[in-house]
Amino acid sequence: METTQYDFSAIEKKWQEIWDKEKTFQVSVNTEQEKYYLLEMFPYPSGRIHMGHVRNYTIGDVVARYKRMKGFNVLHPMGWDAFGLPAENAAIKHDTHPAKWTYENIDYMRQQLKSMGFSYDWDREIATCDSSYYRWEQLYFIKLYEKGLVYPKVTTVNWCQPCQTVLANEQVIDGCCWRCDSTVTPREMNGWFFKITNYAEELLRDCDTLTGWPEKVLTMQRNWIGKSIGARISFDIEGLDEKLTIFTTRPDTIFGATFMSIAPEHPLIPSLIKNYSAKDEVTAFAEKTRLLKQRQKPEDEVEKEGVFTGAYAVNPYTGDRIPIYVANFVLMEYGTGAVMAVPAHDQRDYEFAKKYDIPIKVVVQPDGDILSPDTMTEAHEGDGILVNSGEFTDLQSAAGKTAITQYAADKDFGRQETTYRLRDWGISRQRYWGTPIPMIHCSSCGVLPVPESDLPIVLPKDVVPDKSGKSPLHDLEAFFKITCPSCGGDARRETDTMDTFVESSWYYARYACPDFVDGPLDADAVNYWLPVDQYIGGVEHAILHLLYARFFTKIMRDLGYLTIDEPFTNLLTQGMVIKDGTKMSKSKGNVVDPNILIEKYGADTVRLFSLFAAPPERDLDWSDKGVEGAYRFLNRIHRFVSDNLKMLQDSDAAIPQDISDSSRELHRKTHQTIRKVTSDIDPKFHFNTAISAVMELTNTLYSLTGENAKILPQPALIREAIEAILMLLSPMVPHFCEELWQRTNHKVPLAETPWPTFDPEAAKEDEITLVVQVNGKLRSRLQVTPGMTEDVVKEKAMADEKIQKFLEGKTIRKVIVVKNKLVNIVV
RNA sequence: GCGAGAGUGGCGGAACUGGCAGACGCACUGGAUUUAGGAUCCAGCGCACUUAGUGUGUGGGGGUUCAAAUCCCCCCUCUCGCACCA
Repeated sequence: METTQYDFSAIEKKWQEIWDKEKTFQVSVNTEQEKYYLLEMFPYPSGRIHMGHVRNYTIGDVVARYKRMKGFNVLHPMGWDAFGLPAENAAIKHDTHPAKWTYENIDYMRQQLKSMGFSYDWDREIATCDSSYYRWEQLYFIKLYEKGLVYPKVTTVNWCQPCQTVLANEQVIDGCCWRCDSTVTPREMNGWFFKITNYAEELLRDCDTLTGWPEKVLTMQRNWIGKSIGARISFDIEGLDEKLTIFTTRPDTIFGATFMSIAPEHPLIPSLIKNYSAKDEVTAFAEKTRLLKQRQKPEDEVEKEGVFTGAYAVNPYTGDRIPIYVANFVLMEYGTGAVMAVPAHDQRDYEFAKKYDIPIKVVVQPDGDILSPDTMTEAHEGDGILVNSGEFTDLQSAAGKTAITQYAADKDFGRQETTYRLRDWGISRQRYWGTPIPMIHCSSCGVLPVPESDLPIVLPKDVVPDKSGKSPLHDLEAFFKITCPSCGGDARRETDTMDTFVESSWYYARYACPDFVDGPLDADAVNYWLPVDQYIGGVEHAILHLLYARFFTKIMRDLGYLTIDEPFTNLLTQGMVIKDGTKMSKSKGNVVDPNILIEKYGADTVRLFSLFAAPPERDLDWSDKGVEGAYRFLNRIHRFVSDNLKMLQDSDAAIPQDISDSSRELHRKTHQTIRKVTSDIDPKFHFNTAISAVMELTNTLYSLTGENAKILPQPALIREAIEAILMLLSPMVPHFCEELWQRTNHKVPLAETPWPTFDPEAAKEDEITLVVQVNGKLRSRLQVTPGMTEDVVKEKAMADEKIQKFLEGKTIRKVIVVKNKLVNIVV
C-alpha cells in the first residue's frame, strides 16, 4: 500500500532543511539585477494558520518562485501583524500576558508556514509589537504632528461603562457591548486623528493610475472617498444674526426649496427655538433621535420624521420664508449638517413634505413631460430645464448649477464647494496591546510631543490587563508620570495606544530594510525594492487597510522617506475558502485544519489542490475528494519517474535527428505545455488551467509509453517531457519537484534553474482538424496540413462524403473559410 | 434603493480577438489486475430520442451574424460592497 505512494514527509522535511540551512531565498539589493517584490498580506498571529492563509500564501509563493526562475531578484518577506485586541482577551482568559501569548503563537505559526515550504526570506521577519518596529511609527507620529497632519479632537465614541473602554463600531451589537451585553453610551472623548482628508483628492485621483488593481476595489475606494461637487450657500434666518449654511449638489433646484432640514445635533438649534412656544418638543425630538441613532442597526430603514423649530430661513434667490425643521435623516457629520429641501426634486424631501403637508414646487421640467405638484407621485431627481427660477429660467440643469452658484459667489452668500465622505482617521485606542502614542499632556504647556531623542516609548511589559478590560497603562504611574520636557513640571504621558491599522500601513516598506537603525527606512533599500510589484490578500481589506496604506505611502513620501506615490502596483484579491457552500467557521463546524492535511497528504498536495480547484480571485470550494485527486496526480508522476528511473537518469541522451512519430508527438506536447503553462501563470495567474495542462502532458506520456503504444518515444524525449513537468510544476509543488529533479541526475536544484522556454517550431501542429459546417451546424471534420489555401480547403470540404449528403439538391449560396479553423457552407 | 461581479454537466471548473461547448479534475458506470479490499491501468460519461444516427443544449426571452457561452436590448436569480452622503 505504501509502496505505490511517495514518501512526502521525508522529502518535504529534507528540502525545507536545505532551504533553511542554505538560505536559498535570502536576498539583498543588487542593482545589476531586476527586482520583483512579491508580498502577501501578513497574518495576525491568532494561534494557527487556516486554509485562507494556506491559499493566499501558496498563490504568492508560486509567483515568487516563478519570478525567481525568470531571473528576477525576488523579495518575498513574511511577518506578523502582532498588536491587537485578541491578544488582550486571550491574556485575560488564560491568565497570561499578551506578549507571551503573541510570541508563542508566532513561533507556532512560523513553524507551520515553514512546513508549507514557502520561499520567504526569513531574515526579514517583522513583528509589529517589537519596539524596533513601532518606534518608527512613533517618529512618524511626531513628525506628522509637527506638520499639522495629526491633531487631537473631541468626538463621540461608544463607551461601555462596565468594561471601562471604548468600543469600535463593529463591537457594538444592537446598541450593546459585545462582551458584557450592557448598553453602550455615547461619550465625548479626546482622541488623535490623522488628517487623511488632506489627501482625499490625491487618493481619489491616483485611483486612475492603479491599472493593476481590480476595478471592484477601486470603485469601493472611490465611493468611500465620496467626492461630490456642489455649492455651499448661506441662508439668513429671520430674527437672528446667524446664518444657516447648507451644502447641496443641486443648486439648480434652489428656487424649489420649500423647507430646510437640519441634523438633530446641529449647534444652531438652541438659538432657533429660543422664542418658540413648542421648544421643549423640539429638544425632546432631537434628543430622542440622537439616542435612537446609537441603537439602530445599520440595515434598519427608519421612517423620515421631523419637527418644526418655529424659525424661518430666507431664500436668498426668492426672498421666500422657508420653515426650518429638525429631521432624523440629516447627518451632522456630512456637509454642514443642514440641507435645503426641494421636495419636487429629492425623494427624501418629497416623502417628508407629503407627511408634513409642506408645499411642493417644481423648478426642473424633464424633457417631453410636464410635472405638476398635484399629479406627481415621486420626486423627479433627473435633469431638465429650469422653470419658475427667476432669471435662471429656461437654462439646462448643468448650466443652471453653474449660473446659480456663480450668483451666490458674486453676492457673497455662497460658493462652489467640494465635499468628501472620507473623514479623518481616528487612531486612539484605550487599550493596552498597541503602540503607545508619543504625546505628553502638561498642565502648563498643554499638549506636546515626546522629544525624538526619548523614542521609543516602550510599552511596559510588566503589567497585565485584568478582567475589568481597562488598559493598565491608565493606572500605571511608572509609565504616565513624567516631567514635562518643556517646563520640567509634572506632566502626564498619553496612555492611549494606536489603532493597529497604523502598523500595517507601512510594514511593506520596512521589509526592505528590517534591521535599519538610523531611521524608519533606508533610502537605498527602499528605492530599490519599492513599490511592491504584486500584492495579494483578501478582498475584505479593500477599503480600510488598502486605503490607509496608500495614505501612509504618500505621508512617508512627503516626509522624505520615499519617492513613490503608490505602494502596490498590482493587487490580487483572492477569494474565500468555502466548504459545503459557506465560509469555513468554527460555529458551522466545517473548518479544515491545514495540519491534518499536511500530515495525511503532505504540503505539496495541499498546495496543488488550493491552486487547482479554482482561479485565485474566485471562492474556492474545498473538497476532500479533490485533494485526493491532487495527491493521485503527484503519485502518478512519481511512479512514472520511479519506473523509468534508469532511462531518465541518462543525462547525456541527445535528441536524435531522426525522430519517430510518437517522439514527435511527445516533443510537440511538451513544448505546447511549456507555452500554455507560461502564459497561464504570467500574467493571468490561472494556475488551475496551468496544472491541467501539465496533467495532459502526463496523460500523453502515459499513453505513449503504455501497453498499447506501438512505438515508444525515444528516451531523450521522455526525459525532456519529465524535465518540463518538473520545472513547470516546481513553483507549485516545490519539494516534490526538487526531489525528482535530483533523482533524475540533475546537479543544480530547480530553485536555481531558469524557467523553460518553448520552441515554436516544435510546438507547431503538423496536422490540424478542420471543422466543416453546413448552415452553421457541425457536419464533418477534415484532417489537413496547416496553411492550405482557401480554394483547396473549399474543394476538400465539398468533396467530403458526409457533407455531400447535406448538400444534395441544395444551392450553395456562400462558403466561409476561417483559416486553419473551419469551413461553413451556407445553402 | 445605488454600485460592482457572476449564472455553463451530478460537482469544481475550461473555452485566445465571435469559429468543434464541456479541457482538466472529482463523482459515477463497465472492464482488466488482485484471494479480497485498497491501489493501479483501460474504456465510457450534458440531455433526449427511433442510439452506426439525429435532435437539442451555456439562467429566461428577443436581436445582430454565415456563425453567439462570448456582442446588443429586456427580464430573472445569486454573491459582494455602499446604504438616508443632501
